[in-house]
Amino acid sequence: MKAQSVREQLLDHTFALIRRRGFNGFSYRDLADLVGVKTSSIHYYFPCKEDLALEATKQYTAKIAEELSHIDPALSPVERAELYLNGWRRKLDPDQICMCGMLATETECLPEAVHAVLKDFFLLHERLLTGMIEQARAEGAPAQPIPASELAMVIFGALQSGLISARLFRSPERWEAAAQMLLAAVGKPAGASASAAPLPAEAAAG
Amino acid sequence: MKAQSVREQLLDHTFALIRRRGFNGFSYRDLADLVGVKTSSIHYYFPCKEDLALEATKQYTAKIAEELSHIDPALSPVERAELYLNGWRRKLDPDQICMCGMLATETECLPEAVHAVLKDFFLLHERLLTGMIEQARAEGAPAQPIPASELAMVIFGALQSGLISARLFRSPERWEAAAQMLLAAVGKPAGASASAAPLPAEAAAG
DNA sequence: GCTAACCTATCTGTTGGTAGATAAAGTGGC
DNA sequence: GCCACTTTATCTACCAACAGATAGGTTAGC
Repeated sequence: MKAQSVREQLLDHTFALIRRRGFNGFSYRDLADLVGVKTSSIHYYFPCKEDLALEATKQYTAKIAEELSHIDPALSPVERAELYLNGWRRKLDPDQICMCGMLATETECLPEAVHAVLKDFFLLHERLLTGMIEQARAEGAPAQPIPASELAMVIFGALQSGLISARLFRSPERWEAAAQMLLAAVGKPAGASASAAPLPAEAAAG
Repeated sequence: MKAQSVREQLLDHTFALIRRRGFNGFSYRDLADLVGVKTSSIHYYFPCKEDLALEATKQYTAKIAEELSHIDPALSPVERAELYLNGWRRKLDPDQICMCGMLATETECLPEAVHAVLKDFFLLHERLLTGMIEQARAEGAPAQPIPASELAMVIFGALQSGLISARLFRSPERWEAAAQMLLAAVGKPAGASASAAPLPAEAAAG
């Protein structure tokens, strides 16, 4: 249990605060109280609030990118989709949503530099999903009516929106529907348990 | 061109402010300046900011519900889907998203009364979409791998998220992907123009 | 003794909200 | 029809709390 530096604590609590209340929904005072320092100490690390937003977005995106990089491309699309969804499931918190999903709605209050990282975050997920879907189709998964890259956008959007509505409705129903959609798109046979039970490769149906 | 009452102007500008910057992103002062009154006049109509949020959410939802009620249930699913999407298309603004989509991300800062209206808004859309998809399937549209009500949730979530990312990316790409998904789900033949060209009924494919 | 990592103290502007004045418009009694 | 009263819709003038930000001091480790 390594002691976290103040800077790390500030960023971690910023993640949580943005995920809960958004960038406009917390103050340096809130953050200072959580970490147990004075607001001036936050200014020492992040001179202005936009600097904090940018650094938080960068680190959050890097953290997720690192997690996603552990999904072995040699696995079958179904296995990769299940690993991918398990990563999300950990974020299915009754009072938090995805930080980048939240910041994306606050675009108009954030500087261009943050926009750029947010776009990277979106593209990172969409590329991964597109790859899974394309491979599944090549291996004989049932055809979907729209191109793989568009389906990837739809599914990623539905997963993001699913987190938001899971909190509103206090039920993961909508997120789970999006997860099912992804599993179907990579050819997972219907009815199988949604949890991460690894399947033998080549599960595509005709 | 009937003169709008101050109260109506306050609500209209509140719509725009929330859609742009969110509930936490504007002040009574911003709103007062837009309408050309003093902040105390806003307090006369809406004693506290939560009252304003609640009334705005109610009116916004009622307005959309009224628009949706004009979609004739006697029309084919494809025609209804196209009318539905045209309503959304009018909201595809480069700096505004759906007000309820925005407020849903700010759940944690809003009172229960607002949550209830937001849920109604979601359910309103989902019910309409479920109806279209179910009817299309009954009429022979190609089967989708998940139940109609879940597909409706996915599509609605993707449309909402599509507005958010359309603003971030300055491109409607992601929203259009969700729209295509809906048209495919109601059996519209691929390749046809997406704009509101009315089609003869019974366009379902086998 | 220099520097990193805090602190205290303070600043200016903004926030949502309140109190009370005012002017105009309606309402009712006679 | 006129006067007294009430309601509506606005204003001016405040307030305490909070916002992000700054200046400059203290302390501890290298």
